[in-house]
Amino acid sequence: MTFDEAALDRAFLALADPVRRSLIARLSRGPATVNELAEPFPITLQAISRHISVLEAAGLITRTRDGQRRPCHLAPSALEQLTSWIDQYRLTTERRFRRIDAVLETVKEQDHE
Amino acid sequence: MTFDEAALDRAFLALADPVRRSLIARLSRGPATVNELAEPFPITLQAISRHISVLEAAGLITRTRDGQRRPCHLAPSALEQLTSWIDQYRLTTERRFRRIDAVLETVKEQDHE
DNA sequence: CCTATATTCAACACATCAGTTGATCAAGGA
DNA sequence: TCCTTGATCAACTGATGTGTTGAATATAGG
Repeated sequence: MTFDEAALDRAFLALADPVRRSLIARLSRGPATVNELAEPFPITLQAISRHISVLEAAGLITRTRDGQRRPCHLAPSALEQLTSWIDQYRLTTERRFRRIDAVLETVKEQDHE
Repeated sequence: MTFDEAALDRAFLALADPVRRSLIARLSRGPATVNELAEPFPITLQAISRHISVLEAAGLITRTRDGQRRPCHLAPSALEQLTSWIDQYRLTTERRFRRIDAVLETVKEQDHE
């Protein structure tokens, strides 16, 4: 999946919730079913089920079928696209900062002459 | 700023809006005032002002003072912390995938014997 | 001083989100 | 077939987000 603007909306919104981030942390250690994912949380299974739907709609997880279970798997390529989006602006800014630092350094050297 | 759970909420929520992501893209090329940032958008200056507040509260930008203007500056260190958060889980998952691939490879070799 | 400019605050409407409860569906096992 | 288990759907509530308009604040400049 390549992220258009709406997909970026869904992906970042999906990460903007502590329960969903915690689900991602759990899934990074391996696949898990809805029941397994819900177990540590004090909220209803239905609420977790909806959180999982949000993560899936955002492309951050995929789901398979195992009988009546629907195991969830983290999708690292989606996470990679998010870091790429962020890094493109972070790196641009950092390069600009370094250029400014270089200019300031040059000015300082000229003052010393 | 180090990101606790609430700060991650604010930061990812701040990124979950196309207007705010566009503001970040603009600010990656250099600082800008509220009026300058608002100019390309078809919404009111007040709406942009609030978007900027959201970005600032999320720690993604900082603001200085220049007379009556309040220039905004992108904060690359905050962006870096977000990519770090994402990468910790992406890398864990990718390592796990590689281990599984290695096991499958071993099994295939044994089949060939 | 007085006015224009840059920005923010306040109050409101509307949409979306996160949680609940209760019902429903689908697959497995006795 | 009947019952249990895993998961989802539907409807509702309260909280939060995003936009608007109108008023207010603060600094610059004649």
